[in-house]
Amino acid sequence: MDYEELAQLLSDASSLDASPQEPPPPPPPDSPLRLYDSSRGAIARERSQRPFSQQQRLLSTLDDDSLVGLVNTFDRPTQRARLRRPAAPADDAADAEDDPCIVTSSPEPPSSVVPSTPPASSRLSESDSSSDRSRSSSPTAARVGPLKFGDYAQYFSDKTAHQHSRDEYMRKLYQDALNGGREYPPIFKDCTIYINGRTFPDRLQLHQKIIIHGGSFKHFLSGKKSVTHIVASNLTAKKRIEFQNYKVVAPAWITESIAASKRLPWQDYALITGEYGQQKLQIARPPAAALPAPEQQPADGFDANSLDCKQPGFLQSFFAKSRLHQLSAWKADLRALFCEKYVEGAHLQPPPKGARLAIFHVDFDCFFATVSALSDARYDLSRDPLAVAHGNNSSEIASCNYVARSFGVKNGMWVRSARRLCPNLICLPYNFEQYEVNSKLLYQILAGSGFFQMILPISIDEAICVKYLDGLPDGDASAHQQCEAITRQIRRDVFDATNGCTVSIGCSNSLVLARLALKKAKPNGQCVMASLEQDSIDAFIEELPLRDLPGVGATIVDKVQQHILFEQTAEPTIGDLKRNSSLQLLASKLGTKTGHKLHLFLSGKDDEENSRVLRDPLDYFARKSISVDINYAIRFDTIHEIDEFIDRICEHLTTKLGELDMVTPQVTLKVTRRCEHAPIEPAKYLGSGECDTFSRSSRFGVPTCEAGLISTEVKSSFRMLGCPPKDLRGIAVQLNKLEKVSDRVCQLRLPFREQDASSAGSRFPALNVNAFNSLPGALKEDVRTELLKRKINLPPSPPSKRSASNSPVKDYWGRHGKRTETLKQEMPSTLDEDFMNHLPTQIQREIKWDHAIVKKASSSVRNRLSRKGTGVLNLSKNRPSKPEAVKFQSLERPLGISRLIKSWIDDTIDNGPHIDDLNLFDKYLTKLAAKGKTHHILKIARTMSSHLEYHSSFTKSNPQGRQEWEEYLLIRMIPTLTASAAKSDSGVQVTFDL
DNA sequence: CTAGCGGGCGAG
DNA sequence: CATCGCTCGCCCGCTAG
Ligand SMILES: Nc1ccn([C@H]2C[C@H](O)[C@@H](COP(=O)(O)OP(=O)(O)OP(=O)(O)O)O2)c(=O)n1
Repeated sequence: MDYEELAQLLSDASSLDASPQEPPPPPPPDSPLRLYDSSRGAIARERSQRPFSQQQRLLSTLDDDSLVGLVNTFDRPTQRARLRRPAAPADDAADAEDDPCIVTSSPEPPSSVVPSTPPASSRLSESDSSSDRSRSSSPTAARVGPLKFGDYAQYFSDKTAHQHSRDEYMRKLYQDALNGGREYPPIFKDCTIYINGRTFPDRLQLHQKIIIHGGSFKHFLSGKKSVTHIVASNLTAKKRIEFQNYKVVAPAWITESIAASKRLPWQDYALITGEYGQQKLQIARPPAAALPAPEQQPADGFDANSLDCKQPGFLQSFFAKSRLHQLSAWKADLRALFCEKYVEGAHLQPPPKGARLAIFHVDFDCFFATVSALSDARYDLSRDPLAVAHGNNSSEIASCNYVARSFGVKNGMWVRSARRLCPNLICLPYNFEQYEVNSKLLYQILAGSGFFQMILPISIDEAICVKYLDGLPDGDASAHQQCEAITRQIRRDVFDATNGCTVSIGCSNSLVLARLALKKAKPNGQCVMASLEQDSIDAFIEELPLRDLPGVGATIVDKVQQHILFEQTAEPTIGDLKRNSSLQLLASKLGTKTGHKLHLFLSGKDDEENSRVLRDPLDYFARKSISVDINYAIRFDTIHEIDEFIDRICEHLTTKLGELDMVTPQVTLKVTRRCEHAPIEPAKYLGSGECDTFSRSSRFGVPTCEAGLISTEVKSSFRMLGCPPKDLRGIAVQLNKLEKVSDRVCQLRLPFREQDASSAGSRFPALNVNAFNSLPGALKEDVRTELLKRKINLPPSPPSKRSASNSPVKDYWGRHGKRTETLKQEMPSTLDEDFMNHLPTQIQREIKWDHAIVKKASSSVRNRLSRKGTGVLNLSKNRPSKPEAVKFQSLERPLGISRLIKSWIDDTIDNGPHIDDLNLFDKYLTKLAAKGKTHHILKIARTMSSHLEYHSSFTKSNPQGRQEWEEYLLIRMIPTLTASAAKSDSGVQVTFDL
């Protein structure tokens, strides 16, 4: 570019594009906004505030980059000084002497005023193949002397060269990150495009689209020949005249050409209808209308967009819009990808033991909010308070920008509450696709940089990069400088590649410290903590909130406040806890492991568990379970609908399981049920409101991946948990302890042979034929069917005609009624352990119940009851009461109560329980029943039954007390249980019709 | 004493 | 119209055996 062109450019300058706006009041000095705001907003504000001058007119013809670049030429001498020592800017170097932590935030170099493409960037990639890029950057800057403002020619020439190499880098990056390394179709080959004014998609995004599709891009109108197309959304009258001899098109020309994979005729998108005589299209929309078109829903059979959980498409449509689901799914994908690559690249070794590491914790700033904001031209990330959410009231905020945070808005808040803090909060829609694109770019940049030996995925917007520092002595200053420089380059590349998303990076020697450094660096900053002295580490973390430590959430902070710090301060710091605790104290108040972990974290050290990711990443990232949780929009009326829903969930899970080539030996059902006192419809539309949860797991004799098997087990568990269908608010199915099919030895499916029983190599104990044969007839048939399903060979069986029930117990009682005499004979006195272990938990439990109940039923109780005719308990009032029994009122679950009950029975086995205690206990049971905790009552009943059983096993005679206990169990306990089960209206399968 | 269960917690 | 409150892994206390 020559002076003449520039002169023309300057004289051609016309009006401003940006409309003047009132700047917001300056944020408080300590607000994070202060740093952040100055990154992008400052320039724009300056520009719009002052009255127009001739100079401004000139400047208005420049795009943002060029403008800022020009402004930055003032800064050239300083920049040069920095470039000579790229990793340690002068002021920082001084700090480094006593402050181990150097925080560089946005207004500071190296990002310069605007992180985007400053004229002199300092690239230092060792692995950079396009050496052109590095040559054109820092050496150029060093060569050029201090520029006077207005020394345009040199500036633009540097910039053009730099831009060109930058374009090459981006083209490659996009190919690798988003197109599997293949080239994009060169749709815009031989096009040189200039973008005028505000557009949607914005200038940066269009730039990207153009260059990756083979076009070139001009940041300024330089001479009439070189630019082939001008892209604009709308034109002022003046521009219209000025551009009349150009091909001026709407942005849709770019996007639709790309969509069509070919360059569409520009005339169809022409903004100026002049000599070409084309009909003018109404493409140019005012920015306010420039929203992405809402996606169309296919209308095939059912409403795919429906929030009706009874619809077959519900699961998919819910997942498609659930941020938390996407987050989890992305994470799983990243982990799987990591494992895949890690196995492929066998050369990748975990760091040698004791190697010094630099850990870089990289995280996009307010990821969703930033991405969503950048795809909407109306909003300014650095000035408007923004959040991403679906709705306007009880909708959760997935992410809010730092402007909103300065008002106290937080991720996860409801929009309504956030608006109380920040009335002008603007809600943006989700843009999951773009989140994914930007994430890929980030990971590609990290991987392609060649700086790191390992890149550990944390989430869609976050990664931990590990660099081995071999050969460098401890505390070596150059290591620190190197880390600073790496950090800087990554941040710049990501910003450029994503058209404006900032990442922050924390860097240190441990995972914990890197995380804390990251926290300190945010937003849009970096923090390298290279010092190894404990004193300086302590000084660094001293003042940080305890809450910032990984694994320390609200509950742990509460516990600490309550038991250790006694609420001395509202927001305890790491230093507070460190000063006031010991390893022992922490372990006793928080549990052994947690206490130990926290103790190490307080000194900035990793513990065994969190550093596992470094030592054995493959194991760390390996999938151990898979689950589906739905706690939204669950509104069912009948158990049948729930069964169908469970079927769909299991179908979904087994599909995944199949893709993973895995099988599961265990399934857990978690039921989320509306609290008794909670309103039927909660504040949040289709939300779950306040709920209790119940869970139950069952095992398969042989690991499986069959939806039918799993589904049956889950449906059965659901009935056991006894939740009335209308009160169901959430349901989760987890498949645990997954095993890779290829890892499993075929022996598990080998036909049963007698000699296998003694074979030491068999992981699977053989079926005990005697035990099997001693089962009562009906049970035996159920068990046989079960074993057959698993292709486990059986001893020969008599022909059976069993009914199609899936509850062996029910069948059993249904068929045998009260014929206790025969039952007693058929039931073995003890259950064979090996045999039991072969059975699914469901059946195991029912057998055990049977066992207990049958024995009970055949004991003296039944006889006495029938003899007496009524079940009136003969309880005296003057027996010693057991004071602990009072605790029934406060005990929430029967786990802790089991012990109590046992000791209660122990103490009263001779004389019987006190009537007051029993009444109290009754109340407790009634309460449990009211809360729908049928299974807890069941458990208590079971505990009582088996404990009485235990007593009777070594007492030949029937003491008075035990008889009373047994009567209580049969006369009051079991009716309570059946009543509770009936009330829950869910077909609990436990039948007590003795 | 250990294994396994149900439940809690934290993370993004 | 609202609204899309998931999913994983570890740890804890308790109990059965
Ligand atoms: N309760 C939450 C937490 C996070 N996210 C999503 C939105 C976030 O953008 C993304 C990343 O989470 P971060 O914890 O990293 O939070 P941000 O990126 O929003 O902010 P920060 O700058 O603090 O990292 O995950 C979410 O949907 N709901």
